[in-house]
Amino acid sequence: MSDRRNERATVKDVAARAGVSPATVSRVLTGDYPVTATTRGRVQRAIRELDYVANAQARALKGAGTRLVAFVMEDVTGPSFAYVAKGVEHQATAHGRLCLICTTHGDPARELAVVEAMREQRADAVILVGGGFLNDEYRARMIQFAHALDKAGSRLVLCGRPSLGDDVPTTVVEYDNEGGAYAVTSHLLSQGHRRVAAVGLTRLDHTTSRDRLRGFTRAHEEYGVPVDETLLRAAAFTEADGHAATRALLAERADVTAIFAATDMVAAGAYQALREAGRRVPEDVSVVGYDDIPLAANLYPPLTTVRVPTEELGRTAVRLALNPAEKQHVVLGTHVVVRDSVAPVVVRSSAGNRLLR
Amino acid sequence: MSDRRNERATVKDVAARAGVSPATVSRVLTGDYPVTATTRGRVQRAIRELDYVANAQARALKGAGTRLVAFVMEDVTGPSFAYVAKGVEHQATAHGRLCLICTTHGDPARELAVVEAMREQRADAVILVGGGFLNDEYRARMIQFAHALDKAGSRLVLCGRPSLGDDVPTTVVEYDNEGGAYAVTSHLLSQGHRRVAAVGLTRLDHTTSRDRLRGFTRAHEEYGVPVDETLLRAAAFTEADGHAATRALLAERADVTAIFAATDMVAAGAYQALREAGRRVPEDVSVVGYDDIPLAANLYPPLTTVRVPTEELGRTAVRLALNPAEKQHVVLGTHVVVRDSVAPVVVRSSAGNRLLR
DNA sequence: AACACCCAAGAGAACGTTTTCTATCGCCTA
DNA sequence: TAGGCGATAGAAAACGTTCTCTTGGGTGTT
Repeated sequence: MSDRRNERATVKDVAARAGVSPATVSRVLTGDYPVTATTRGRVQRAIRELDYVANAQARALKGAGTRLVAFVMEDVTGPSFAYVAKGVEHQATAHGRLCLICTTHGDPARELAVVEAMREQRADAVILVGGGFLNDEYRARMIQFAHALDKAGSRLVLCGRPSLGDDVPTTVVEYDNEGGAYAVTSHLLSQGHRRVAAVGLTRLDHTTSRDRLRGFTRAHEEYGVPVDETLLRAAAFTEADGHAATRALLAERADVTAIFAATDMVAAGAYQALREAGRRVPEDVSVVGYDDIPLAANLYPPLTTVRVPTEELGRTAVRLALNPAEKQHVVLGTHVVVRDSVAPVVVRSSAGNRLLR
Repeated sequence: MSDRRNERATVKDVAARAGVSPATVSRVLTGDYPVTATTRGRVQRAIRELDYVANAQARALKGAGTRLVAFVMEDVTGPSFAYVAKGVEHQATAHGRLCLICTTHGDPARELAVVEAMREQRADAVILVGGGFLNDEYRARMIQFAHALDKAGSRLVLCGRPSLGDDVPTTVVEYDNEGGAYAVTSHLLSQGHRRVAAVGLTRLDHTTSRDRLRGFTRAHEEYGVPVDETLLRAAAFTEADGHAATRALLAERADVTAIFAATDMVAAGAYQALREAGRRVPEDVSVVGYDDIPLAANLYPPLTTVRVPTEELGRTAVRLALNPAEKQHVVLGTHVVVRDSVAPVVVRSSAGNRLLR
């Protein structure tokens, strides 16, 4: 192993070696000031010889230097976060920013720590990604964060969740959560389904869950189909929960013909439960998901789901936060991706299978 | 929208308000020096009243302040990167470091830019994650990066790829790539398979591909089964390529009984091609993958694959890089995860199906 | 040939901390 | 009671840049 404790050359050293002043070295470095070709050459040679590398901290202190964009979420391994991260990272580097990544695990103490750290770092944007909670305490905390960051010159960006109110200094980039749920539920209803279960949409304290349920309900209203409360099953947004909830559902209500899974992961669990119960998708039960994560296309049968423009969400978040002139609240569209997990409903009679409607 | 251009309070402001010197404020902040309770109280009140937040850049300039760990890969959306990232992020925050994320897209220019940026930032560790290329030019570049970072006081960490040589100042955290491939291939051979295709292992210029092929070959040698070159099919590590390569394979060699996919994503593509060809998994063709990404368990049938300890890879990378006293080269273990995609080979005869061996 | 002008380079302050060095006060001990 | 010492606080330097201000010298104009 080599030394690691290495005296790094400074502008002063370079200047001494090149026989010029530190100011000239700085000017060669930034290139925003005329310097004679010969002087520039001498300086550049000295830089090369000393393997000089600028100190970003010192630069930042003077107001120049690379700025930061922070990407904050509960857990890095959420299936769609990688795509938001990709959008954030691309846009951030396009703007010459470095991209920090922080996780909170939903722990308020860590959230606070992250926000404080970002205030100290003077991050340009702090992008909170994923749905938010709906209780007052959480909301108050977020509003406080927004103001705290604003005062420190940073911008809080809500990415994938609704606004906290017009008077809160935030940038909001959400997607049409309710609309997607409406569309995909309508898709099911249009295929004749009348007993549609919703798995994982009972968490009314969470924006994602709430908005998807709203779309689910609105579609039912529009079709004049009453929502059967007993078909609303609780489940966290995980495969395991989707599996368990669907199994329980099938045991109690063998008559469901379609399942709206709150997320594609939940849908994956539902697939599993259906398989175990010997019910085919989509012949016996249709299934739809939400998010359109890569997994969706790889399930068998490929899952009909709602596409969320994750990467664009990330890109937009950075772009808006860095361009205060732009409108600071946008809603990106969602759309149904039709694959093979939905079929028209059939009703089994003693005379055999017959298409309904 | 609010102002965003905000005069931030400095230690000097806090000191003035509290009626003390800047030095005292600093001491209250860091807490490493005795300060009277009453003075401390006054300072803390001033801090609160002014909503003072320290300037991380200025701190860093003085040698104190938060340090950085950088996480560098070609593309954020690689399916296992999120887990490595999780490990890196956890360990980094455990050590009080912030975590930068950078992508290169395999572009040498961007690689260089990232390394330069990290040198300027004086990142403690620069973690290169994913397999590496085997051509001389790439290798030389990496060696140069290692030395450049070393000279700037940063540590280059190779995460998931072999060492560049003992004289190169790097930390290496790899996993037993060859051993996993050997084990899973042996698993197939032990089930009687004798015509095993390898999809995606022809890239001999890539460490991941090369090492997995080595394990594949070694298992064949051990079983006395010659490797049939025509069963080695080229494919990038993507589902699309896995799909195309498998389709071509099946068209030419209908007699394969098992497929070793270079990665789980490739296996997903293989599943698709097999389904299209009307071949069942595992009854007609057994399939194994590599990586054990979450998708693997959700494929149907669930995929037998090789578990790579991704999260631990990330954790270890940070831990070693930050503790120079530890051994700077570790190889983490891999193991086969048996699911339902492998069955004993059967040979179809005119008399019907009969178990071979 | 004299003057104004512009271009290149240097001197030095400034950024916001931390930290060393110094000073003051009160208290303990001889 | 004097001298020394520990505890607390302040003054000022330092970290490595950038940037403003200043200066010197060469060139063009009349």
